[in-house]
Amino acid sequence: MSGERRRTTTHSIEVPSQLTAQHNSRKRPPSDHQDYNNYEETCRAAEILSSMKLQSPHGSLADKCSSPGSSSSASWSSGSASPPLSDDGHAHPSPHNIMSPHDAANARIRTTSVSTSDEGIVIDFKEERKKKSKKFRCVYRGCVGLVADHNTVMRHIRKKHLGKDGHRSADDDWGNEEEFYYEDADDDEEQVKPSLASEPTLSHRDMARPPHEDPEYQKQIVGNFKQGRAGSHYNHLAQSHGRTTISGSNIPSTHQQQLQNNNTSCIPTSHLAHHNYTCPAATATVGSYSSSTGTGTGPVVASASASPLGKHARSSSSRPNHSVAPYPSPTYVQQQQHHQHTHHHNYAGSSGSSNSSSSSSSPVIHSNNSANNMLQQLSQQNVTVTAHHSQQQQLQQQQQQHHQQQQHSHQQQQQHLLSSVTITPNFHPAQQQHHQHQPMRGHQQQHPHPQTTAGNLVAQNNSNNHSNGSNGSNPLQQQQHMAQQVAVKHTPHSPGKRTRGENKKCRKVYGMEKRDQWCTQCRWKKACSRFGD
DNA sequence: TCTGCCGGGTG
DNA sequence: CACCCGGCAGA
Ligand SMILES: [Zn+2]
Repeated sequence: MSGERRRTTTHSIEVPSQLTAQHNSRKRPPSDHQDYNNYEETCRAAEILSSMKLQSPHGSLADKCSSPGSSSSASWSSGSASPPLSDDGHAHPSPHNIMSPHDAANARIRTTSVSTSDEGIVIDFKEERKKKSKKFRCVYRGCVGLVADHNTVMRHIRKKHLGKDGHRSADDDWGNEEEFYYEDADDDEEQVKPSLASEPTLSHRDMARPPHEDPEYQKQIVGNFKQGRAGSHYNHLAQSHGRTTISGSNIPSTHQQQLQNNNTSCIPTSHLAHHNYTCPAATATVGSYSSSTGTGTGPVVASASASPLGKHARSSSSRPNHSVAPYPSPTYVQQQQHHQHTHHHNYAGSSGSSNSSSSSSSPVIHSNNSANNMLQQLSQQNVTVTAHHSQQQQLQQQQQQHHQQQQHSHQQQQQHLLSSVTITPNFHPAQQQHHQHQPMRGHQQQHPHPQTTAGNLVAQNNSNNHSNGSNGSNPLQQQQHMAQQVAVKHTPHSPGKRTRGENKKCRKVYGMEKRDQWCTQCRWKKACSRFGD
């Protein structure tokens, strides 16, 4: 009876690894919804900023956001190629990536991209000029007043457009404010209008972008999304970044550095997903991330990464050392199949038709679900991540966020496209069939988090133990562990046995009928090697 | 009840 | 070893 079973599977180990590799290769396209979100946020920022700085009740930048047709905003949303965020140009020595002529022009003024703060400079510039020139024109909407005196313009603007009477002098803000609305008449007229629109926009873009990378900010934002509000943060950001400018640039530089770092090394994928770094050096990133958070656990990731995961030292060694390789959770494999293959390039359409508010709100809602998920995962990650886990999770997340983004626009096509689904090399036949008749898929998403917790904990324990139990995990546990020497993964309360796996194992995935598709271990009633946890 | 898998058995 | 399976714990 022994030889009778032809082993179709044999190299169950290869499965995960291959899968992994695959993901790596295809996990690339991060730019996607990024720019979409970006657009949204930019608008947000613009709104707020305009209300903050200009403090004028009249629409300015904000207006542009709502009309997809208008120049700057439109180009981002549909362009997708060079959204402010993804181009991250200003983080590098050669910032001029895909700048529009407009940008380039402004770049000139900005001198160094690194120190962002341009506003001040620009304004100063203008100011000087103004004082020299003889005529000033009020460029406020619809107003074409031409005055010969600087003060006059100021007053004019203050009164007529800002609704102020000139007494308010003490406030700097006001002083600056008027400057937005008048221009040197002798000077180039063209500069007049653009200055109103693009200048602030640009600077905001500078400010608006980096926050993405700021972990704290991210957290906040995600959190806020849960509550349905996202904009408020920009206040802080805008403020802290915006005003500093003139000559100081100290404060922002700090931020920027940080941000730039992130920007450079990793490619976060959306405000919801930015946690989800695409960079190869995931560990490093995570580390820094968590360190900034204050949890001391970041480092663990790195150290734990390689060896100590011998947790499977499990007597029978039923589970090979693929510990490092992320197990493909059948769950997410399925999901992937659905979404990833289903759509892909479509998202462009979504942005195209995205009509400011209407579309912007829907994605938010969508994200709520997955955002929740990711949030949880992330928070856990922060605290407990272990190398291989983190990897896995990352993948998952990525996947998730991918559909999340795609979902909203594709739900419709999804169905009929489903038939054309291609699957990952290793699993095709079985999975295709299975995922179709499997009752769970949508609500599956909730699984990962409780399970993950367990998994993480365990993993961490192991790593700690192996590495001398530095952080002072229960001596009790250590002893037990040592005594048993069987590194069976033991949850704090179930020493003997490994906790229930988080993924569905071969058995469940393929079902009894397709038993020959199971991984060997599963067939032998051992710990699954394909969908390990 | 079903799943996942330990522990033990057989060739 | 490779393979199988009884039986238990957890879901
Ligand atoms: Zn298996």
